[in-house]
Amino acid sequence: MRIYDTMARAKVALDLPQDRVIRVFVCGPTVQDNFHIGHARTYIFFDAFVKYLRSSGHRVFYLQNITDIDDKIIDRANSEGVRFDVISRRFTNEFHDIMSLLRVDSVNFFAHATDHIAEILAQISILIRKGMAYETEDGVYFDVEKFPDYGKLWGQNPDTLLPSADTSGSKRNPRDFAVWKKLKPGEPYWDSPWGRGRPGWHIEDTAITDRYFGPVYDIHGGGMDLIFPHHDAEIAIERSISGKDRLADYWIHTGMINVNDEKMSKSLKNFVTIREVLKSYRAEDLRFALLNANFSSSLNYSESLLQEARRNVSQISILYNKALLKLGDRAEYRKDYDIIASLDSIIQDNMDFRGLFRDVIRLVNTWNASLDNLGADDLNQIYSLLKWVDSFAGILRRGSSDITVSGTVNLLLNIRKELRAIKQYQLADSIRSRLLEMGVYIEDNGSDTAWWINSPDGADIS
RNA sequence: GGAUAGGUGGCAGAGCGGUCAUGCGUGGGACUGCAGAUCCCAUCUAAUAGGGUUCAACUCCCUACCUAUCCUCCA
Repeated sequence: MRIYDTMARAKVALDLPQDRVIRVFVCGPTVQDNFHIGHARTYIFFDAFVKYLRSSGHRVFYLQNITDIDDKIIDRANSEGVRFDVISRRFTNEFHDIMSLLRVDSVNFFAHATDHIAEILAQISILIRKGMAYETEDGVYFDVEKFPDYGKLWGQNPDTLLPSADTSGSKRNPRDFAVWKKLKPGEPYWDSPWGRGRPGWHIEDTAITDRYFGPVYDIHGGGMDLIFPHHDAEIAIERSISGKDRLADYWIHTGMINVNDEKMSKSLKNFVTIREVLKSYRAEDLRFALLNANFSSSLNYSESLLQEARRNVSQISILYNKALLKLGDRAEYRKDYDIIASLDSIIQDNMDFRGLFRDVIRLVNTWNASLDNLGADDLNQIYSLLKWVDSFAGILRRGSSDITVSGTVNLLLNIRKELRAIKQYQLADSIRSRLLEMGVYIEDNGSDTAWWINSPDGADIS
């Protein structure tokens, strides 16, 4: 498998051992506000990525941090007149709710910064002892000059940088970054050898990854906007402590979501929240839309992007359900079809979900054209392929395998079939519309009727 | 200013030195009690600009221009 690695600035072979657990860390959110499509893009991508690795036989431990102490959280708490943890808890819960709606469920463990203060303090002590960090009247700062590789991930020549805009605090160098911020009145704090205060951002992640993964792990991911300074700062901290030549073997970064060619962000007020989208579209639509692009390219968000995704998701899901209904109890999930191997090779090249989807749609069209002539083996191939894609991409609408529901629906459909046979259409249509109201979507094909839970269009939040 | 990624038809977006993918959209048709779904046909004759290499360039090279991201917090 090959993937674009930020450190190498090229596609590289992703050589992951099969004989041990792969350690993947992806930067989680700062829980300070509602979550938008940009967050969705990154977390959906890594969800699909990790699920794909697992489906191809790797054991993966997927770790994500939650930044639950930070200036913006404190600001918001102050403006609402509540403790900081009221805010962080509220948005942590919201984050988990949203991820669950998006079918992002591959993370093994969420590590909260405030649960790792001891590890953070230990790291700061080492940095000071090694002369890599210094204490001032308002904090402890990492001395960027002492770490020659600072900025290497980002690939910048330090001489060409724009002057740093961050002149806050009493730093020696504007690019030095805080690992400990000393208490200002009214702020939450923890005790430390350098007085009361709270951790800086970058060291939260190194304290967490060091604890669970050690000084070097396999894959570090996150949004493009975190490359500098955040990830370079993590590298500087951890390598200063460990003495190793690297922090992670592979660096994978997702591109930004744009709106009218500008980055979606809080400050530009051009963001669309995930919750808002899920009022008109399903999670599967959003997953398809966001995965349907090179993961490292920026992606322009628009309504038509979602509409197109919904249309494709609908086509794929409908065929899947038809195949499943035709197969009945002959359905058998097998991964040894050639077609799966051939589509697998597309993903193997830089996690090309877009290429995968393109070919899936092509196949769906071909199969649709000959659906009535397909035998059980063909149908099983369709069923298996789409189920396999869904196992990591998460793009199929849910049907129903509930036997009790099945029995009831089939009973109603049989009655309806007889009504249609004697042209009692009014009653037949009434059954159809009542079923639809209950979330059972039905579709007549000649004398047969296909049905499934969830209509092709619709939303996950009402 | 620097680094990175790009500039392809109405939109999204591949590949390839020489037969202009594919999807969405749009138009027409078939099927259907209706709805939905599906199929068939058609549609667009595209490449930021200017040079160069070549028998031949959207595809290679050069130049210019343009866009996005980062260089403060940010997924």
